[in-house]
This record gives sequence, C-alpha cells and structure tokens, in this order.
Amino acid sequence: MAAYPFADIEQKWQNFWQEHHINTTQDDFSKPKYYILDMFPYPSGAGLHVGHPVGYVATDIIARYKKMKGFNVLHPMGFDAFGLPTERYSMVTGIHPIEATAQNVETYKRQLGMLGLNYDWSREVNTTHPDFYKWTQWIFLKIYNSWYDKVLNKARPIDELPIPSELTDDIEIDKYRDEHRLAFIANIPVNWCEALGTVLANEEVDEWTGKGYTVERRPMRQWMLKITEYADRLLEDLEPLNWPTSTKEMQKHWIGKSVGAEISFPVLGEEDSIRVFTTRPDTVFGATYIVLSPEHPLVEKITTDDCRIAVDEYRKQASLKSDLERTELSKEKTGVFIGEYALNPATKKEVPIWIADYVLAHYGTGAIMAVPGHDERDHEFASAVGLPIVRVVTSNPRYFEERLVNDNEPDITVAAFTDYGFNVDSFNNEVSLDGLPTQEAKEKIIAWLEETGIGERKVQFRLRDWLFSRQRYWGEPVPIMYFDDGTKRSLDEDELPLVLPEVENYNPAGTGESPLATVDSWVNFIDKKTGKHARLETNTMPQWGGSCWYYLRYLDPHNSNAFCDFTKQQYWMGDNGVDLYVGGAEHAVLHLLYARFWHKVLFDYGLVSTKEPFAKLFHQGMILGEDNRKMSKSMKNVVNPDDVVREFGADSLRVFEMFMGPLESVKPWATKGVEGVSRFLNRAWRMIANEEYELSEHVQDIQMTPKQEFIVHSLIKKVEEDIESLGFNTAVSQMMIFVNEFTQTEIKPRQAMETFVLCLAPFAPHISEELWRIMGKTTSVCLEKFPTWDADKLVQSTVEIVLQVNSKIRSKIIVSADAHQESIEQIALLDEHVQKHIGTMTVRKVISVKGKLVNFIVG
RNA sequence: GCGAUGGUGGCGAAAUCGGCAGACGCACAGGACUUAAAAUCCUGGGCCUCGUAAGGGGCGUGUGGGUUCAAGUCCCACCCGUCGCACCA
Repeated sequence: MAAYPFADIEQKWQNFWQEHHINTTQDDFSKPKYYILDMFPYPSGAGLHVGHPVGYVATDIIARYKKMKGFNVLHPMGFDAFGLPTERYSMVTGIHPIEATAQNVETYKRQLGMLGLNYDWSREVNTTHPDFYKWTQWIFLKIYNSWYDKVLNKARPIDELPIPSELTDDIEIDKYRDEHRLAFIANIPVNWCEALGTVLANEEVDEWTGKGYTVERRPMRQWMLKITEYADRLLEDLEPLNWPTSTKEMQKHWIGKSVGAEISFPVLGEEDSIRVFTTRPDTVFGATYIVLSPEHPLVEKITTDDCRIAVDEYRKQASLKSDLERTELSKEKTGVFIGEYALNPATKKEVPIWIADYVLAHYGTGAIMAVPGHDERDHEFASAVGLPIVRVVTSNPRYFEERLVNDNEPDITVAAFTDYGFNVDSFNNEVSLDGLPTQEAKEKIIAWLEETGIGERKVQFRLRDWLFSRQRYWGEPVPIMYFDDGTKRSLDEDELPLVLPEVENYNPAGTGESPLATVDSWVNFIDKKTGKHARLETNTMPQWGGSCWYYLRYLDPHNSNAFCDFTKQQYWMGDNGVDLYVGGAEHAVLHLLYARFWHKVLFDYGLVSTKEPFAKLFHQGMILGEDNRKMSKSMKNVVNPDDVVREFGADSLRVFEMFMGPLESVKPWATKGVEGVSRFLNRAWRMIANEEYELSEHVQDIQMTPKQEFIVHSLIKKVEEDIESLGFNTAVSQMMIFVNEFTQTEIKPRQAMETFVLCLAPFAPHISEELWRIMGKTTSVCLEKFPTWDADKLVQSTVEIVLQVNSKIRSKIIVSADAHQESIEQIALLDEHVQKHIGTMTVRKVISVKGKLVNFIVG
C-alpha cells in the first residue's frame, strides 16, 4: 500500500499559505492578542539539524491553535547574525560577512519553510541590517545619556543630573557626568591574548589556552554598562514571572544579593583605612587578621620595604593566573604578609595585613576581615600560615557559665563554626554582644558601627557591570566620536545608523583595537556638526546587543521614526509582555538578564509599558543523536531535517518531535520512531481518503454512537488541554488512540472525522489541509474554529469498579454509573473471586470510592 | 561543596486530588494477505512462579524506613544521573 503523497501535498499547501498570506499578522487591536516568540537563531553555515526546530515546531503548534481559538497571533522570526564565527569565516574565505550572512539566512529560511513553520516573514528582523542596528545604537545612546537616580529609582537623562556646586570647570563637569552615565569607559582587566592580538571573552579562554595560546589579565579601556544599578529591580521583578524555577534561581544567584556591613580597619601609622565588607559583622571581635586582594590599591602604598620583594613576586604570580586557575578546586590557600598592621576597631587589637589570592578584587571592597573561627576559608588560610584562631560564636547559650561548647560542636582550632549561634567574648568598653543570638548581635553591632562612624549597614551584589565592548569588526559600531581637544560627543538620532565600513581584512589591528581602527577613512573625519576633526570609537558591541530588544522590533519592524510605535507596543506587549518565550536553557542568565535590563531602561523612559519583557518562559530540551550523545559533526551523528522530510515528510517530522517525550526533556533521536509516526499519519489518511485521494466511501453522514461521541470529545479536551500546558506528546497519543478506534469502525461518522482533522491541524498542517479539502471543504483548515468539547458527552453510562479484598485487586465489575453505593457493595460482595478471598473471614470494614473501587477489609 | 532537576518494562514514555502501574509508540514474537518479499491488517506480551491448558499465586516505579484500607504519587533518611554555580566574605 502506497504512502500518502506527502511531498506533493506539503509543497502545495506551503505555496497556498504564502499566496494567501495566511500568516501575515495584522495590527487588529479589536482582537485579543497572543505574542509567542522563539529565541531567534544565529544563522551558522552548517544549517539546521533535527534538534534545532523542536522549539519552533512547538510554538508553531501553539500559534496555529491560538489562531483557531480566535486570537490575533504574532509569531515572528529573525536572525541574530552579528558574531565571531561569521567574522572568522570571512577572514579565511575573504567572503564579506554581509554576503556570508545572507547565504546562511537563506538556508535557514528554506529549512524553516520546508517544515511548514508559518512565520510572518514580513516582520523578519536581522540584527546586522543597518535599519535594525540603527535602533540598537539608539538604545545604547539612551543608556549612555542616562544616569541612575537612586531616589526615584529609575534612569533619567544625563542633563538632569545635579552637578555639585563646587564643580565649575566644563571639563570637570563633563568628567562628573561621564562617571554617572549608565554606559561608561573603564580600565578593567580583560583576557588579552598577545598572539591573537585580541581580547577574549571569559568563556572563550579555555578554548584558546587548550590550543597552546597564553592569555593574560591586562587592564584595557573598555565600555561598561551599569547593569548593577538595576540589581535590586532585576531581583525583585523576577519573583512573579512564570519562568522555570532553575532559571529564576540561576538569575537570583547571579545577581547574588547579600546583606551585611562595611567596616573600616585603620592602618597603623598611616592615614589610610581598609574598608572590608562582611555578612557577619557579629564576628568582628574574632577578626584576627586582614586580607587584601593582590590587586588592592593600598598594597602598593603600605607594603613595608622588607616585605616588598615577596609581595611583588606574589602579585606577579597572581596576575599571570586566569580567574579559573585562581579559583581552582581544593587548591591550597597561599598569601604573604605585607609588613603592616591594622587596628581591629572592636577589640582595639593590632591585626596583621596579608595579601592572598583567595580574596577577589572585584567583589565587595576587595578586602576582608578574616574570622578564622567562623569562616571556612579564613580557617583554612589561618591554619596554613599559622595565624591565631579565636571563638566568638557558639551554639551553647550557656557557654558563659560553663565555658563549654556543645558536644556536636567541633574544636574551633580544627574547624570553623559557621552556623548562627550566640556571641561570646565579644565586648569592649562601649558595646557587648555576649549572649546575643547571631541575628540580634548583627543588629547591635551595626548600630554601634554606625554610631561611632566606624562602619555601616551595606547591601552587596555579586552582579558585576557588563563589559560591553569587543575589538571586532562584525558588530554594531559604538556611535561616539572623540575630538582632538579631548572632548567627545555621541551621535544624534539623525546621524544614525553609524554604518560599518568596508574593510580589506578582518584581522585585529594588533594594537588591541578592532579592525575598524585600520580603516583610516572611516575613523578619521571632519565632523559636519562641529566642523572639528574627529575620531570614531573603534570598539563594537558584543553579540548580546541586538538580542536585548529584537522582540520589540517585530511589533513594528519597518518603522523609520522609532524603534517601535508605542501604541503597537502597548497592544502586543499587553499587561505582562511576551505571552510565551521559548528557547534553550543555555541563555538562562546572560541573554535573559541583559534583555531584562535594557527593557527596564526603556520602561524608565516610558518607551515600553511593561516592567518585564517575557511573562512566561519555557526551555525546550535538546535532541541527542541516535547514540545518545550530543549531535555534532565530529561524532558523525547529525540527522539532517532535509533527509527526514524527503523520506517521511515534514508532518511526520513535526509530529514525531512532539511525540518523542516532554518538550523540556533531553531525548535521543530515533529514526524508527519517525517511521511509527509516519505510519500513524498514513493510517489517519486512509481512515478518511481512498486510493484515489477522494473521500472514502466509509465516511458517511451518520449519527455518532454515545461511545464515538465519548472518543471525539475526549480527543478535543485532551488536545486542547495538552497544547495549553505544552504537553504535546500526550496530545499525539490521544490522536493515535482516536485513529486506532475509528480504523476498526466500518462506517466512520463524518462529524468525527472533521473534528479529528481540526485537532490534527496544528500538529500536521499539510495533511490536515489536504484531508479537509478531500472532505469537501473549500476553506483553509487553519482559518477554522477549533472544536469545543461538551462535558455531557464525557459522562459514561457504565463504569468499571475494581474490587479489592484487603487492598489487593481480586476482581472487576461493570455497573451503571448512577448505581447506588450500597447496591454496588452488595453486588461486589457476591462476586465469586471476592467470595473466594474472603472465605470464612469476617468483613470488618468496607471502603467505597465512587466510580473507582470497593475494598473489603477482612480478618 | 551549594542550588535546581530527574530516576517507572528491552527502548522513548504515560498515569488529574493518594484509588486498576506501564496508556501511546518503538523493538520483538505469532498469525492473515502474497508464488515470495515489502507494505498493510489482526493477536500477544512487566518480571518470577505453579499448571498440559483454562487459570492461579507472588513480586514490581533508584535504595531503606514511615503514614494510610490503599503510595510511582505524601513524609524522613540515603544512593545515582543531568544542568548550573563554585573561595562572592
């Protein structure tokens, strides 16, 4: 028996959809909206493998379903096309990135179209098109021209920044403003690779050092975005989002809020004080030494002469280590004494100052008060180098009287006691924490610190400012120009976009600057607005730029006056933003945090109407190769969708990817599984169509039996609920059950067949369109209403009751659904299997669950 | 180490509120159709055990406990897998 002609059908209906603009989304504000979004792909040269479209198929099903439910659905697609792989490809081949990108995009669009994914391509965005990156630059400048008002808790225009009265000089005022901008220039240590002549992102370092390159930490001039100003809001607004727990937890941890205090430790014989941050100010009486990070600015100044050689050597060693090496697992802690002492402000005792690379320069103040009795790391270090360890907290509240700790509490010299407890030996002339539980001790000591001016309450975040420049060609140019007199200006809106120039080669300049620095005609010019000679910024933006706001451009992709019309934005984003965002879990932190940050800046300016961009987020699971390993060229286990579509058709591929298992799980590919799904679609076809591709003579206009109605309405209910909850695998199962049932039925009621096709349509749209036509319909099935189910049809006249004796199943009976409990129990008791197991024993108790079981407890 | 998440047949998996474990599919076995094969259709099946058979009995959702008439589902302890973070003071 021949398979249904999927190849002809799929081509035919894809053409039909395109010709009839089936998926062109209108801005019809009268309808309820549904905005469903896929994370847009980076168009790589390799094209798609079968793992890529799994999320796109899911969103396509939901989009088609929601449309059948009467929603105005926006389901757009675009390309995140800036990035290093394309630039590398261009270095090797000489093919311009624009051209390479265009080719790759074409391949992607062909493959996506082949799968019957009904994107509205009239809204396509591409981050590398000047029409698009004009607005990426525009938003960047919005950020650049802002400062963060901590009182109003929002970004405001830099012109509104209050200037301290003592600043009168223009240059000084400018500098003051620059320090407060949300985009600023800083000299920070980056991963510099001399041989490659470029900086590397943290995640790239491993790759290159593995190939034998050396990477060093070197301070360089970089653009930074002050995402840290939004730390609290990014944390708070996370809570109500309908996102996977794991992703919310990861973002929470990434932001890393911790509450404690900053305390000053005066350096003996110097004017300087060392500021430390601690979450346990209650342990200040146990601080027996101070540790500065090797990069701490005071090290240079206060190291004594006799310690200088050792200190310099240690600092040099530390600078050569990458972050990774410095934080390596179970590494012995090292450090050196710098020769100076500080005063513990609580105990008034002298404590030695050390440097050690277990203290990070970029967290807190880059210095700590070490409390070896109550911090594992400090304990480890103190034990290694022989510094004093004292107890100031114990779990035994009666420690005072007895000077004894609880049995389960370790000797303080052996291990740190890090739990909360009660303070001991924590007093001076002004304050005593003795006997107080940790929480109260914290409050009391902070009050004392603030009274005496020694320290203050402090909230610290792990989140760092965002390094926003790359020394690359293939990225958005930063639209800032510098004049010879040391002043600078950002481009005005009418000067955007600042377009990338043509270049001869894409290699880095060799000076730590991007390839753009070598294009003299682009970099150096006379500024038309000021008439002054100017030099352009040569850094470009990182790949995250475009993806921070692309979801807004889809709403109004051709607008040349704004990144997006506000009214359209209001309609499509609604109260909570994108209704459903589907994409890989690998973007759980970076992309999803950066996009939230940009969105909040736009929100502060009233340019978007929601606090958050993505109301609901879902991560689809990866599809592995048939060998259970990650699909990759080198493993030779890549399955190409083109092959699958050629052999089984796009509908089979779509339905199989949904049938494989839960959307969120990682699961291996199985060609045999596609065959199974293909069999199902063929059975569905034959259920309705005959060998001549006409309506089968077995499909007739007859009344459904109650049992058939039950099957039909169960199908509608299950498919509807499963699409809403993204449980596509069980929706497919239900459709299979339907086909199994009706294949065995001689005469198939036409009504049942129509309902089936409507339910199948979101999943397998091509075959559904064709079957719809075969059943004599003249419309497109995807423009039909989704069927509704009737609860009355799901009530069965008889039910099966399980009979148990002492909770073991011994028999089953079928009774009328409205039978009385007592009569069921009577029938049950007379059942021969039940009788056999009861035997001579007495029935002590009977448990009946309506419609389910009767359980006789005997003994 | 910390955080999240998962563990069910030979395989992918299902199971609403604690109520028939294994739906649906793959693979497998038997049968029908066929000269034959493919395709298709029908039937079977968790494991062990007793029985020639019909049929019966026991065990079974990572492990060990607990609650309950009843546990894949709830509680406690532990083991293993996956992902993320990892000296953040």
